Amino acid sequence: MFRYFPYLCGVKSDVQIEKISKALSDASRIAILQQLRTRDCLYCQEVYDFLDLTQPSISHHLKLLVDAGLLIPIKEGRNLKYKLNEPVLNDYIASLNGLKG
Amino acid sequence: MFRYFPYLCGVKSDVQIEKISKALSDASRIAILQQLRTRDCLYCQEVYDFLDLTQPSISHHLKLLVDAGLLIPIKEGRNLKYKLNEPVLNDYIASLNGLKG
DNA sequence: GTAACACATCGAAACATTTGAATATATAAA
DNA sequence: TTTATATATTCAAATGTTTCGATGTGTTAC
Repeated sequence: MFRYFPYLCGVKSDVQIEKISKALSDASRIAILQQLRTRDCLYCQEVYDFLDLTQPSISHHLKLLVDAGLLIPIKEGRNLKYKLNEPVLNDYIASLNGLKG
Repeated sequence: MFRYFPYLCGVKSDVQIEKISKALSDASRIAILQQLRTRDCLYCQEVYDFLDLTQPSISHHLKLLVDAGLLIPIKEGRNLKYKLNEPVLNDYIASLNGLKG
């Protein structure tokens, strides 16, 4: 599909690649995603345990991941948990595969 | 393999993901890679045609892509051409797939 | 209600990235 | 060997990102 509409690929797709790449270009945020590799969901609180950052910083990183679409936030009372948004990650991977012509 | 050595995965791999993601997190650099989607190699000179940037800026972006391992520079006399480094892109894609647990 | 907890937002400092003018280097052409 | 061309490097300005203290908002517990 990308093959036949390279102009579309070069517009919508680039924005996605850029935004998601930016979300992935930080060690703390990758660490968050790594945690979700073995767990189905991750509580905001738990992130404090493995990231040596203050609460506002962690909130900031989680926001970037959510804004990029990589994480789905789920509110549970006054807590917040996150799930990996696999379709978005898959789309990103597909876009990267599209770079291979 | 990542499954059984998550600590390794969380060290070497993260650095790669971070560096390559950073290289991919800019519209100009994605545009460069997009050009290579339909062409086997791309001359440095040609980048001036589709990027509205000065020569030093383009040189800077190409350097980041080469440093990340995504582009292979090939010197031809006083010209320079670039090829996509598919194995590196594939490794990056594999790391991302590894995030899916 | 009010106190405690979880998370978000604001504002500012520190740091990193992007950009281009000026200049340097390296190669080819004359 | 001088001259022109292609790319790299340096430096500084502009911009963007990361971080944290302080504070705000929303939710549960008492």
